[in-house]
Amino acid sequence: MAERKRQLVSNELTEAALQLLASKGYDAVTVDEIVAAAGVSRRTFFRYFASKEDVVVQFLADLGAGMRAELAARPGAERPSAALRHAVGAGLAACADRSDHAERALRVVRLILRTPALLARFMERQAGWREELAEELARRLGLDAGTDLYPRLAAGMALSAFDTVLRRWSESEGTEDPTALTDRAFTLIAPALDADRRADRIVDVAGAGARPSRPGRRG
Amino acid sequence: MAERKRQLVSNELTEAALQLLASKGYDAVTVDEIVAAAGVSRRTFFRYFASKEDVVVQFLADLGAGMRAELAARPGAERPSAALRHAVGAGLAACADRSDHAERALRVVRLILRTPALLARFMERQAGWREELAEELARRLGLDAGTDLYPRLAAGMALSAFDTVLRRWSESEGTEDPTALTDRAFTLIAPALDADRRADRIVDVAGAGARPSRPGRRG
DNA sequence: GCCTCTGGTGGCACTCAATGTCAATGTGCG
DNA sequence: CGCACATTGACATTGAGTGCCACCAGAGGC
Repeated sequence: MAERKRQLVSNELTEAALQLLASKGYDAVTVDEIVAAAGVSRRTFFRYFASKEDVVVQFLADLGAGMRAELAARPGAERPSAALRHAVGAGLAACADRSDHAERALRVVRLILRTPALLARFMERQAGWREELAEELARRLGLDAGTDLYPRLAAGMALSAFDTVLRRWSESEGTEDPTALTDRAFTLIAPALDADRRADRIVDVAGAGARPSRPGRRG
Repeated sequence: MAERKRQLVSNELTEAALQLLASKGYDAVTVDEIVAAAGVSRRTFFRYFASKEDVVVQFLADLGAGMRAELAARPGAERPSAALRHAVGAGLAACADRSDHAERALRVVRLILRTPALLARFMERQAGWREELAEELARRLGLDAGTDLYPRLAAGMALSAFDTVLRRWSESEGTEDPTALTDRAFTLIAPALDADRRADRIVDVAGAGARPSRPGRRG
């Protein structure tokens, strides 16, 4: 029940912060205003959030864990591009569905992308996600993340897709469909994700005459 | 000659800051210590650098501009993977050669990668580079960056390679050769950078004549 | 019912980053 | 020499973030 209390205060704080920040802009709002609106003390705010930036970015916090979990849940035989596409799709869906309406999430994303300090923290978090995804990918494929460049690169490509889709979705005011955008993005990067790292990749691509006889990828 | 003075002070400040930060850690050093070591006032510091983070990150500032310039200088007929590889290679070379010895740059990179606040700013800057590279790529290929996903994705992939190489270089204590790592990384992502979008690019990769064998898929 | 232990909270004081303002200083030029 | 211009240093101020301590619940033992 203390647990419920904590969750309640956290929600109250997040609510007040997002409302104020989205309407007045990041720099124009002080922590004092937020805590006044939420009805708690300044000191309590920093017990729930490590920084003023944190209260916004944590709104998208478990996206990384969600993507990794989704990736881990995909069947091992699935091609990397398909597994990563589902993982990224799950992350974006979790983002878009956040808190009742997607319109709310859209405002938060726009706020992040337009505020340098928030963008910095967001990108830092993405870097963390990349390491997680790379680790999971290495595990899936039986690779050594410390030797092979593929896991980090593949995770980086997947997150580039994530970021690109998120930006496009934000710029389009939520008009464009994230799922469709994700599919398009992964269609573009799939050739690199699925190409066999050990051998004749050039031949693979070059051999894409009519029907590419894609050699057995990593299983 | 006021110009010379400015450059002198800037160098003095950067020198003192890098020395202190690298040895004591980011949080353990205050701006007052830096300015005391540099022999200028606290206020002057913030006339040269927008923030305490800036003095470190700006050390790698023109990497982005350099990469874009290198990309713009590559022959237009060159495959995207090759052009981007040279651009990223130029950026990494500029980074490694920074200030006399590469050992100096290595310490700065390690400091950035190990300090969350610096990493955040560095990633933010990379996001800016991505937009620049995407813009230049779109111009090169005659694409609309607002419509086609390729420019941003390709730029993202290239910067993933950049980041991966930088991390590996840092982790290996400068042992591994950045150029070799870059080549390996771009071999992995090239299939996506050079693949389809325009039918004849595949043929280009194959190195054969101009026979668009695959129907151009429009994104 | 009383005591105690515990977890969350509020208030206070403090450090430090970052910005605005203004006087002082130095440099170039007529 | 005196005037214009840029740079600097010395406050003063705001606001983020942290440590510390007193306060106030509820849970459980006596």
